[in-house]
Amino acid sequence: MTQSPYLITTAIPYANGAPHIGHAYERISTDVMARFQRLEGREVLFVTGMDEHGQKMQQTAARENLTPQGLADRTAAQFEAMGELLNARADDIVRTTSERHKAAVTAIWKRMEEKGDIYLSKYAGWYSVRDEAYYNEDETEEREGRRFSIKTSTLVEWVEEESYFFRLSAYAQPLLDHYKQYPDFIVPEQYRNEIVSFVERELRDLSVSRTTFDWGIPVPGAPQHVMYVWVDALTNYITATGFPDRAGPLAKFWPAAAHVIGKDITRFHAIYWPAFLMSADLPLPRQIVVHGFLFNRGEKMSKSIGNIVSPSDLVERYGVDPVRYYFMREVPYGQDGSYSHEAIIARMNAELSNDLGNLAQRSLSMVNKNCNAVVPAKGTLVGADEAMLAAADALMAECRKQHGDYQISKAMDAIWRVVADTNRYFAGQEPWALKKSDPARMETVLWTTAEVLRIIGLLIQPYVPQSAAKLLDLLAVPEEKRSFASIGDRLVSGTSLPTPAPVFPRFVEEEAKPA
RNA sequence: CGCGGGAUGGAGCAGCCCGGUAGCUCGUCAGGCUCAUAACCUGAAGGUCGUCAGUUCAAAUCUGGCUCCCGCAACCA
Repeated sequence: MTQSPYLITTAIPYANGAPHIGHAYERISTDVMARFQRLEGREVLFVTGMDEHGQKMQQTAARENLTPQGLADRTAAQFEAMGELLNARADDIVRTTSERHKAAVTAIWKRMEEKGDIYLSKYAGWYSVRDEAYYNEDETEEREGRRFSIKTSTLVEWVEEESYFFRLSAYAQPLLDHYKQYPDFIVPEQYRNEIVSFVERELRDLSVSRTTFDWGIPVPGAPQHVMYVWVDALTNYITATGFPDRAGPLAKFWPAAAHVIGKDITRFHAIYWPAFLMSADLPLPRQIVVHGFLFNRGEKMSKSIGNIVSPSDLVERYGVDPVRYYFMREVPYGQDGSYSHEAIIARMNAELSNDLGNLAQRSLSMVNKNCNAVVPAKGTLVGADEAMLAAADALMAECRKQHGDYQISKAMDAIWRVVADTNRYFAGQEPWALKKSDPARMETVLWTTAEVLRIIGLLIQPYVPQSAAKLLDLLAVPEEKRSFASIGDRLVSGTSLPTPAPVFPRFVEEEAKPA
């Protein structure tokens, strides 16, 4: 297996607003992928960032009596807190107002300019002051001699603004060639198909500067222009590697292994960003990994429905690991999913507490009571034991395969199938009956069960890091034996074990608790 | 004809690409076990796979039409 450096990123949230469930979902997903690769022994750089420029920042800040930078600082602190709360801390947070980032963006711009891909022209279109957006001719209509946006019914006016353009049209073919050469450049496939058909249709040159506001990175040599947000924001990914210094200690992380993004910004990542990089003669990221959205009971979150739930609300109520578990397990990666109180409880109680937690408890408490609190004697394995171990041993390969495709929920599926198998195995072997009839055999069954728990404990580390650590503690697995490289090491009989304690507490409804 | 996703037992989903006894989780009902976090195991009930037509010996699975739901449509993960 190749052990090349692995850079993985989340999209950079806009500093205009506080973190919501979607940000949490993306952060957790990315963290899980990063942890998996770390456990594989890979050198990982996990990067997130903060998009702090733009007109909206100026407006929001003004409304709240803050400077744009003050607003950015406040939001950045909220996101940092979210990372801690979710146990999904990034190695680096690239803020677009930082000096190192300005240097990187300026360098990228100059490279594109030298390539001849930047030219000055006029950006013209129907502009709605209310919506702060331009509309195409066919998105507007005449009503009583005046022109309106069809979508929002706001008045539009013809505006011409001087702007620098990026020659995106020149990259349609190179992009299509790239998609063809690397079929998994955009995953899952459905998003790839969307992008390919979009690029095949038409790629127009892109307006990449604005003169209507100044909260941004100035265009080199034309300080009355600030750069278009995506030139600025997307570049943060390479800023993290020390660019434009391409010989620094982190330079080896470029190109990134994966940009994890929400489906709404696929276009920017799968079209603009690669085109910018091609223009700048820089290598392209290996994969754009697209995830769906999480809805509250199937409804999009909105202030009017009043179903806003913050990440911290969830963590406070259920705990970090159950939230991480639920998000990763419930939704097949790439698809939309939904969450609800009932669904979270159902999964955390049934799968974490009952299936896995209770399996550990029932087996380890027998070990504690009947085996002098040490790892039981392995004894002679029979067919059922071998089959049980084989099922557990097969998980590593399965998880590698699924993680390779970013199918996290499928990896978890496989693990929890083995958890169910183990409960069946345990019930079938009836070690509590063997206690009297055949104590040696009982020890073998308990050893096998404990060994399977060790394998599972190692494999669930990316999803529920704290709980996995607890489980591995109960099995006295030393710190240095917790990477995937140690997955084949068996539990050593005779090792003393701590008194078992529940790893995954059940969620009990407040109302159901005795008064 | 803007683009895309979806419609499968009470709920949520898989299967559809490569047609051939409809599968999983939760829930419900009945048993078992007593090691365990009232947890675990076994079994049962429950679906003419949105609709119409076509291809075929055979369609949830292929083709075409229709209905309904949901996203996106160039700065909301």
